[in-house]
Amino acid sequence: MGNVTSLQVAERAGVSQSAVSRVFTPGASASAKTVEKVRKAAQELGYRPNMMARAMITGKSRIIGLVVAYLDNQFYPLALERLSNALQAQGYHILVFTAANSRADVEEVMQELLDFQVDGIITASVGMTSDLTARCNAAGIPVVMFNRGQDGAGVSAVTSANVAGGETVGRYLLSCGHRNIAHISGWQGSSTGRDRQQGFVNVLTQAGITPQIIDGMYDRDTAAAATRTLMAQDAPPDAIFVGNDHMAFAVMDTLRQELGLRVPDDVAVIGYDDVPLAAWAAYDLTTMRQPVNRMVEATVATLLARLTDPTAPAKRIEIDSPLIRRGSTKGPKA
Amino acid sequence: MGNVTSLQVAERAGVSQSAVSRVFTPGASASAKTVEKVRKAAQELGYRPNMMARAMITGKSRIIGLVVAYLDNQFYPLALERLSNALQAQGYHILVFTAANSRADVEEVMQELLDFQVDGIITASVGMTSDLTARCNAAGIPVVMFNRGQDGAGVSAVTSANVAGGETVGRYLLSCGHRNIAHISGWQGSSTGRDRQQGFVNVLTQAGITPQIIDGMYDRDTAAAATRTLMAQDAPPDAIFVGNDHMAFAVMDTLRQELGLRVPDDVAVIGYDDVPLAAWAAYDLTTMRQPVNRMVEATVATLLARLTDPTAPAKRIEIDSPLIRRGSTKGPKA
DNA sequence: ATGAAAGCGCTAACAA
DNA sequence: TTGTTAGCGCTTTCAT
Repeated sequence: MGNVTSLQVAERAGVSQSAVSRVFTPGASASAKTVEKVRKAAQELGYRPNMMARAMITGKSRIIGLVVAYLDNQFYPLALERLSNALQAQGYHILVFTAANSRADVEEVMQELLDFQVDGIITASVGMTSDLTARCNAAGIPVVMFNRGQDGAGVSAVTSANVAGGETVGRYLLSCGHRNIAHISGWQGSSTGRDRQQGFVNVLTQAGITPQIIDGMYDRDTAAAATRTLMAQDAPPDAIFVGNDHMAFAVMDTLRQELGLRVPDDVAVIGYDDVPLAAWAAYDLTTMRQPVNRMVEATVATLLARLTDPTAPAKRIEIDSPLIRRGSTKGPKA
Repeated sequence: MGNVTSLQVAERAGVSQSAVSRVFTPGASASAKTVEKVRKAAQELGYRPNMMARAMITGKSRIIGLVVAYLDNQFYPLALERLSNALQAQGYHILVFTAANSRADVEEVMQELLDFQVDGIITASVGMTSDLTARCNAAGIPVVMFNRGQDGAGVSAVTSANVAGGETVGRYLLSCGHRNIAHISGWQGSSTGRDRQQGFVNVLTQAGITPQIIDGMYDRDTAAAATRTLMAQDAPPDAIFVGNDHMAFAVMDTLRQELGLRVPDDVAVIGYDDVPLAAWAAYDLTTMRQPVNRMVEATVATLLARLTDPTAPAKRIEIDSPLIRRGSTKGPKA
């Protein structure tokens, strides 16, 4: 059991080895009689086709490589879970690679991924160099970036509409009456961080306001430090737009427990992602929702499309994100 | 690039195909001259050995299957990340399978895992049936259960010392002066849930106290409902031991925001796991720390040991867990 | 140390 | 529909 070959099944069933193969190959033809005999013999022997051998011939491993940087931001485990489920439903599985977000690290990991003959690659929160893109394209392996955009073509990317999202946040904060607004931005080395900031600044600039900006690097400690810096000023902001929820929680912790300020009375806070924790009573965070389910669907669909038809062009998909009004800002709640 | 074979490298280097194989096979011998020539040719062609082909021959895929139920409890993504890193350092990679914690689901997933010829399996927060254990053993594939114990032998299991942990919690709560204590337990279908409860009840019983117990099923909503039930009584508890942090956060949310009670002044709360969020100011949760790093190390070590030497016996490892005193209980802080 | 040859378990022409 | 025959890209005897 466990190491039964198709040949053994063939002998027991009294058919050829290829007959066995056909019975287990979707879309191959065999007579009802043969199928019956083979299934029976396979059952008795506990036979299951060897995926590795199949993969070597067909060139399809049914494995998708997932490159992910950090799992401490709740958004990514969630995405991973959904991604895994969606892919599993299609008969694919996820080989997980963790990589710090440095070029060298990503490069090495991608190479390993190619070694494993993965059918496709999803990168979550990780940037691609154009060299890497070229390598994957040359190898004929479709890549979809999840929650990161890319300027140069050749890679598919699924994000939410981050520029528009930043604009929404800007307009909302203005509508709440805030004029002294700060932004603890997402990492400026990431497209998401830059886009959100850009949309936000656009709107404020048009209102004649120049927000103070500090790069929070998607890091709790950095965001906490930024909060201290911001609030230690002569005219501290009365609203802070934080580049993602993960940092926003740190900002709220710092504001409330360390500085003794009230949210939203003294300072309003707004995040980005709408991870489950944002809805929990302890934070009740107003935030831009990134619809994980829809982003996952789009990611899987894009990947499968290119798997089915390798000539399908790389796509760039943006999912709209709604503002979720909660208790960390003063406006009307949703 | 990407589909270069060892034969092409051999031709370019002017050596045999097996020479190329030797150069890329750890522990094979080749002259410095050959190595030099082969490496050069491989470099120029962008050759990398095909892991699938190698796997088929050696019978070793260098892939470890990870079965995980839910990723919304912060403890598991963290474990996944560490596990992935540790395994990656040893040249192994993780194929992730998500499975609801039902027997049928786990069964199916395990079978798929075997199809992929994984070298070993780690199950996180998932139970094993003895039938499944037998199947994996028959296939010669070592299984290590992470954060779940198993009575019958044949599988390795790494947990923290949950019975002792429950006892520690019991003693601590008593030492804080609590006498009316409730327990929202971990799922009683899991060994961890049962063990923690058992240790806890042992200690309280010896002190002549019978705690009220409700199964929280490791679920936020269930835990919140349990909290309401508990506090709606005539003599509500002044301390609640919750089966894991994930539920404890829901308990605190319910207590503070919904019921308007203060923690720990009105009710003390203590959790289990010490996920990062437990240390954040918003919760500041007293909890039993499950040392993820040490548990991961033990898991990887156990797995590798059985991979190296298949005759190595299945091991049951318990890691001690310390009590982390924070603000959700009244005693002295750590 | 190296090359030739034999497979690993399977799928995919090709005949029959 | 079925069996026969080649391989997929590699590791591993076995000679040399």
